[in-house]
Amino acid sequence: MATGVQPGQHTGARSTAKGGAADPKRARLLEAAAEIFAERGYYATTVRDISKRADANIAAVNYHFGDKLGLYTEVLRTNARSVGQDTIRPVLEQAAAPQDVLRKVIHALIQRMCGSGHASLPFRLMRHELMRPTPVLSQVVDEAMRPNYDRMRALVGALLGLPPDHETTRLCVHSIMGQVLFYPLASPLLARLWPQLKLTPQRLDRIADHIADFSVAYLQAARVRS
Amino acid sequence: MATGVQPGQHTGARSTAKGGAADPKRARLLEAAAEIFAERGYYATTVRDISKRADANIAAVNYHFGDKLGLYTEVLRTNARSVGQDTIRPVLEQAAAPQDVLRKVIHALIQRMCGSGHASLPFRLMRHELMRPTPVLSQVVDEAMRPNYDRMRALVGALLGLPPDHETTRLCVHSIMGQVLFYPLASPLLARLWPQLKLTPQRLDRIADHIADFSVAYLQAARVRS
Amino acid sequence: MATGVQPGQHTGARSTAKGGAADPKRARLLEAAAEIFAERGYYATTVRDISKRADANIAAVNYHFGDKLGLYTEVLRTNARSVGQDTIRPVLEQAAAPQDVLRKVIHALIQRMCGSGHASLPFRLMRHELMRPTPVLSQVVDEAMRPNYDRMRALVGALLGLPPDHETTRLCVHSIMGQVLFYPLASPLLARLWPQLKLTPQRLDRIADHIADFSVAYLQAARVRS
Amino acid sequence: MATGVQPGQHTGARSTAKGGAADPKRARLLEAAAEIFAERGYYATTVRDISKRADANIAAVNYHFGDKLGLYTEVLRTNARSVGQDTIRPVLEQAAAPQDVLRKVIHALIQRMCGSGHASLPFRLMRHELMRPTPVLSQVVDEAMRPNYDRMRALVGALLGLPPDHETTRLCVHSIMGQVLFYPLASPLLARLWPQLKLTPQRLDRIADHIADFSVAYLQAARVRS
DNA sequence: AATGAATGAGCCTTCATTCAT
DNA sequence: GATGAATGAAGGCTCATTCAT
Repeated sequence: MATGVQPGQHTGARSTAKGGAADPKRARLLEAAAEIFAERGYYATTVRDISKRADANIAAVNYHFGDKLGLYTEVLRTNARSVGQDTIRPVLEQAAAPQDVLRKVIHALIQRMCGSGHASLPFRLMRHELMRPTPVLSQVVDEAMRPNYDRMRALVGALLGLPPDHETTRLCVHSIMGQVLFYPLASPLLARLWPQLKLTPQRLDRIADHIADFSVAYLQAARVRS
Repeated sequence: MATGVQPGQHTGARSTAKGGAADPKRARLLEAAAEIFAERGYYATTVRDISKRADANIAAVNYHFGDKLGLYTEVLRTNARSVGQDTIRPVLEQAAAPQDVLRKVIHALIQRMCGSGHASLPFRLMRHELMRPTPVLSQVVDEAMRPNYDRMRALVGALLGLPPDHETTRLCVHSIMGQVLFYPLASPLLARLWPQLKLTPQRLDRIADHIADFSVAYLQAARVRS
Repeated sequence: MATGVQPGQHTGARSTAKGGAADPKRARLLEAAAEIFAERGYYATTVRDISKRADANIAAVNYHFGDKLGLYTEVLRTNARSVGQDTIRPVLEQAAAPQDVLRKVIHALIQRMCGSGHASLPFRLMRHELMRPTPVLSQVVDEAMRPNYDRMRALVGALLGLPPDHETTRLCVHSIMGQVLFYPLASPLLARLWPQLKLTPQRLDRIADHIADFSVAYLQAARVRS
Repeated sequence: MATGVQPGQHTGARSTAKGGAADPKRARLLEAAAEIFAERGYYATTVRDISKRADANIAAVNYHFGDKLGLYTEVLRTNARSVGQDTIRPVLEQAAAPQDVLRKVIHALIQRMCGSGHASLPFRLMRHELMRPTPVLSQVVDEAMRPNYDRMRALVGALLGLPPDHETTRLCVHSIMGQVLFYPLASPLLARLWPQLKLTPQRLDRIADHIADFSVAYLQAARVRS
């Protein structure tokens, strides 16, 4: 945010001021910024490139969002909310057998992360954030990620017959998430270690099923034992 | 690398010239560079900061390593070799029951990656490389990673009763690697989602055992079926 | 020119915006650049020195002209046009006896090149260009020099009674141009070999007349023979 | 010369110290420096490139010649003496009819300046000096150029029937020199304005003959008149 | 509400030079 | 006598930001 700039203190509240499609420049900036931030991350992105892609003046970013970090904050929070609440949460909250829910959430995550050739925009943003966190990460974790982490623990705990905050429950959630994250995160490695692999939708379904099978094998065995 | 610079092609063979602390500037540069590259990645690191931390002139990097990329190449390859050849490979090549080898390699990976409380320096270097690969990545994959990937496939294939290049073998290797990588990769998330977690050696052993148990559950069940 | 920079594509059409002294920084940069480029040539000139002389920030060059080469291009083309199209071409195209035209163009060239006591700014720019051509030279030759070279050949051809592209016609044009160019080109030598020489306007007229006499002697003799 | 460096105060006097082919490194440096200085001029040449081409250490130039300018001075003076005294002077001093001497010196100059594809090494050095004089130029003019300039004036004066320091004599010398210098100095222009031109030895002879004819036409006519 | 112009700090690299051996 | 190591200054350029309108 740097020094407190007078005009850059807008919030979403102003977006209804002039009726409907007001402030198209601001919207275009957000859209352009999301794409470039997703591609290169916060630090490697320049406001010049954003302005150019949005067909806006170089000073527009500072005018509308105060500074680069202000723009990034808006982009990241919007996108994180979108994926956390609109995509993952409904799957986790559907009424179905826990095992089916688990399988469906794995499919959803894999498709959302690696679908259509490359990871979805919100996921790419988060992937960068994971690598080199900005001051915005904590906010985003609280708003968009912890709720789903808790839901996952509840789900896996139900399958295990253990409470959601039991250490084993957590470790199992991590085992599942780690398997899923491996594909988008290690893709530059996979491209070199297994060049034949093409992440078609069918292949992604096959991968998701494998992860589900792999995980359920333990969850079932552990439940029996306990 | 840019234009081939005359000097900067040292191999360290000369390190006995003056008795002990020969070529300290070069070594200090490598050390400082490793730390800063690990923290910020190649692109966000400046040679000024490296020089400053090594207490060297800014032109020293150019003199000893040609340019920034030359220095980075040396740092990354050294670290990758250290992990891949010195730490992991001996574990994978020891004569023991496959299941024991698997468990031991998981322990070794976890300890090497998170040993000192947070992601280890070589791993943090690779994490940045995964996010935004440099021209050095391919080299490092060939030298330090593919051999161990192949050994892992052989090991897991033996446990599954499947050939090393069977799709299921590969997916299982990825499932294991994904679980391991989750902890260093998602550490900024974990720090926020499970703040109580302290990665003590004991805890890391517990985690490694969990990953081994989690994985063996599937590998055994799959073998019986086939 | 490097990457296409958004700004820096001004054409000066806007110079009436504020009444008179609009865009003074850009104009001052051009002026300062012309002088320093003329003195030291493209390669030995630094943008820092230009900025300093223009009392502008060092980034101003980049903003207004993209990069050093963009600024140089504008300087060189402007000056070349000024000489080639505004000064020499009208003389070559006037309706008069060929011999008179020849004498007048020699006078015009000498005055334009050495008028102010030493080699003129546009000529000094071209002198450096001759020594170590930049990518701009070809452009300038095509725009500002070839047309006049062709007109000279037509003129001399008419005097010789030979076609414009006859070898002898060309060699005669070169003989005339060489005599003219000698004074600005070899001025560092002349200053030492003939220190008494002061290039006053009268002296320049005397020199120009000599060159015309010297040249016409051959042209006339050759015409009779052919 | 910069600051007075102790070891760099060698002169040619030392070259006989150790017998015959002593100090080969120094000689190699001189040779390499001559080539690179001739190609790029003093300012654009780097001591690194010289050291590299001479297969010498980067500090060798400073050791042997004090600094870059010391090396350049030695190179330039040696070469200027060579061309002035060994090539041009004998032609100008031969016993023959003045007109024949003039023609021969024109041929010699043209061949030496443009022969074998590009100008001879000493001429290329001088050409750079002409464009952007260094502090060495005055020395070189006195030692190697003024004597021949004086001989040329004597020669042309004899043809004109005028004293050597008559203004017309000087202007005629300049007219001749200008025609000759045109080809090496304006070659980047010629390459664009007359691309078919190839400076073969035959073509150079043709050009030299033209320059001689062109000049003699005036010299003879002027003599008759006076 | 919005922008073209301008800024200062910082980037990587290369320069001629000097130091310690 | 000669060299590898090291240095400080400067090179062109790009950055996010701010100013004046």
